[in-house]
Amino acid sequence: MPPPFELVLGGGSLLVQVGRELNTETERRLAPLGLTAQQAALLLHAAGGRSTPGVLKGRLGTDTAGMTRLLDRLEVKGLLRRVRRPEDRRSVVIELTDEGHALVPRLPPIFGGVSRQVFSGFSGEEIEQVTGMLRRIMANLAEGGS
Amino acid sequence: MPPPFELVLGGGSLLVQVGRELNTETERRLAPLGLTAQQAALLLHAAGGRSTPGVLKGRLGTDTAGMTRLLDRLEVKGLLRRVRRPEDRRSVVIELTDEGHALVPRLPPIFGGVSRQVFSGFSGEEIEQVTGMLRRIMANLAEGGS
DNA sequence: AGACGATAGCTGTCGCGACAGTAAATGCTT
DNA sequence: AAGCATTTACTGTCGCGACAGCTATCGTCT
Repeated sequence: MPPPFELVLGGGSLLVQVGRELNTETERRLAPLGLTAQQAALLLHAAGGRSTPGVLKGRLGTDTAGMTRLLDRLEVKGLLRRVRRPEDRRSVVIELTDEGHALVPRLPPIFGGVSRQVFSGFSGEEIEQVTGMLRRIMANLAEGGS
Repeated sequence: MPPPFELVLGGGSLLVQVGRELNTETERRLAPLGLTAQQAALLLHAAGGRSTPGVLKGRLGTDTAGMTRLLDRLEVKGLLRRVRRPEDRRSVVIELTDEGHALVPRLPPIFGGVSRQVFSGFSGEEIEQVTGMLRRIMANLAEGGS
């Protein structure tokens, strides 16, 4: 099979670049709120309550180091609190402050707007196609082969 | 139309995550050479000769700030040289050193290997489909609308 | 009970992206 | 020819990802 080469050329990779552009566009829209994309995503995921860094790190696709520092920044901003838990003192529960909760309802419209922009001109069927293929690529990457 | 929401949820975005994973996998394979994905891509693009930071930054999808520092790191490693140009003393030409050139032939097999992994199980037609859709998304992002 | 491995979270380091601001050289315009 | 906008590259700052350690706590196992 012919190696479809340019798609993967390091930073030149279309996939990598699209991912970065999407992130940047999201951050431009979030800028008025003083949030980055990761920060906004964390607030959304943690709004339900009872989340821990360990759980959140999976959802945001980062590692424990990244989570720690993401939580640091949001805690400094006064948007959340880390509550040590008596039953297991290794672990921590994330609780949004009132200011944190106040931001949450403003996020879905922003993410929705980005979504509309990204898929402008796509049919519902096409959206499902890309999504499916991206999942397959993700699985291929997770498996590690050659 | 229903907002296809989760695809775009900040760092949780499938697209963003796939891009990051792809980059990471590439870097794992490049690690034995002591190169990052961006560094390898730059070497490949600059190997032809007569490239300037301004041209390269477009190909790598970064900005002038990122380019300057990427070149700094590669220059420190002794893989390239910045040559100021007499006809236009603002501008600079990038020349690979012998060590830089020595690495170049080893890069295509690595990028090819990543490519094979990423598209494992994809037909040629499917690869064209994703590529086309990614280009459309890229264009949507470039246009800025809402 | 005491040792030992596993788990949860934290710190250090490096490379990178985005944004903003700077300096030098060039070219254009009047 | 003098002034001014543009271009090219560089620097500062911040947030983030990945990798490699580290500590404290917990559970288990003998």
